[in-house]
Amino acid sequence: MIPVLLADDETLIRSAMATMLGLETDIDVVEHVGTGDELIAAWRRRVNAGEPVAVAVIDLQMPGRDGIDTAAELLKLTPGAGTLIVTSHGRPGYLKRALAVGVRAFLPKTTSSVTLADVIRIVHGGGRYVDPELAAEAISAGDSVLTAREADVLEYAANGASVEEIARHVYLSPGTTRNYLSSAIAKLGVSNRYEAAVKARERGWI
Amino acid sequence: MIPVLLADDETLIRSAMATMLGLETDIDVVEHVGTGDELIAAWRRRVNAGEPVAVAVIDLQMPGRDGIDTAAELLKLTPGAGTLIVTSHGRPGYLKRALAVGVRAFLPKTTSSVTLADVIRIVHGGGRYVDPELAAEAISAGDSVLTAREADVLEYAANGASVEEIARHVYLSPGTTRNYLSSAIAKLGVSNRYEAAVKARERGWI
DNA sequence: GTTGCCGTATGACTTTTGTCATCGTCAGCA
DNA sequence: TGCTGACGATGACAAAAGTCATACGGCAAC
Repeated sequence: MIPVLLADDETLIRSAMATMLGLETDIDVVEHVGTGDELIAAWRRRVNAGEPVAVAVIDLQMPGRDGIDTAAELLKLTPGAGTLIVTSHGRPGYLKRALAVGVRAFLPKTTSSVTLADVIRIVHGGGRYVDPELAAEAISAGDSVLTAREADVLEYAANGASVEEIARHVYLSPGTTRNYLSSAIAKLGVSNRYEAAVKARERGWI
Repeated sequence: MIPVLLADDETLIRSAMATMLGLETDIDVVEHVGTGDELIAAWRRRVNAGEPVAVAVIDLQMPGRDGIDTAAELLKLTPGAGTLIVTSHGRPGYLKRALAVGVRAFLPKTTSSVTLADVIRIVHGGGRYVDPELAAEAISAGDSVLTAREADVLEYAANGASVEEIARHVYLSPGTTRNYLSSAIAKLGVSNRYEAAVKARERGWI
């Protein structure tokens, strides 16, 4: 039996997934929780109790600590832990971030339940799996053309902040902030920062 | 047995929900599909075959035809049909739109599976159900303070369009467009159109 | 060890936004 | 009948955003 932990804030989906995975003969959903913090607590508790969990299935979007953060924390606790991220929003940037922290599998929620069970088995066996379509997208989106600072300022610009506000947040002079915004706009081939923010977000660069 | 149809583009969730609802003794998930169009086709087919479906559980966010649109179509086919919308994004505007077209229940995906089954029974019995928290939000958000035109221009502004572009889209002079933007900004108590668009969208006004 | 890029900053300049006053038409309503 | 408010437009002005040239220190690559 593969002991599995489940984290998803959407109760409906979480318990539905638990029910469904419970039908697999070799998978045992030992617990399911609604936040990243709860997942970490449960994982730690089970490790301490001498009955460690093999695979954590984590939703990407959760209130508070997000899925990738949560996975990173688990991997700090237990290097090489089996972590699997599922998500509704298959943006390339997320995939990249997830792989960077050591997540072993990344699936959109549009995959079938058969695949999910299979991937849990792969992860349990020490393997990795990335949804092929997402992988293709991530590769075609390419690396960010934005510098770190440009991405920083764009992040704040996305919510409609003024130059002054952005400048305060990132501890820059307003003039410098405007330069970064300007160069991000030029690099992305758009005509204002809001379009730039939208485009950068699509590509997973902010 | 209550015959139920399920529509959700996220296969994982859809089949998980189907599995779970299948465990209820009085609920029978006769079919589950991934788009609004498929749902309508399935509904129509079953009506014609003389074995109509009692309740359609529809995800709000689907590619192509969205959940509310789909429900509206079903209700045109079968006035009084039992329709139930589930969603990840519990925005008041959606709830309002859904109730306006005649949807009988509206649930966030954070509700428990027990509640879902119960609500299916309520809808089957001819009743209505709205998640209390969502209802409270919808009431507190109140009606839109924006005029039709203000909402129009804000819609385009949200994607980062310039005044000229917006003006072209809505067939207005640039000056008039700016006036509408300005008054929307004032009404929403923010300082630029992007913030205004964000706020209006939160409230479900655009 | 020079070249090039990033990060940071300033100043000057143009364009775009946002605000306001004012005007006219038209529909609904007291 | 006259008031009100939405719709549409113009012009003027102020503020914000975007562009460009320029400068200097640091750091990595060649």
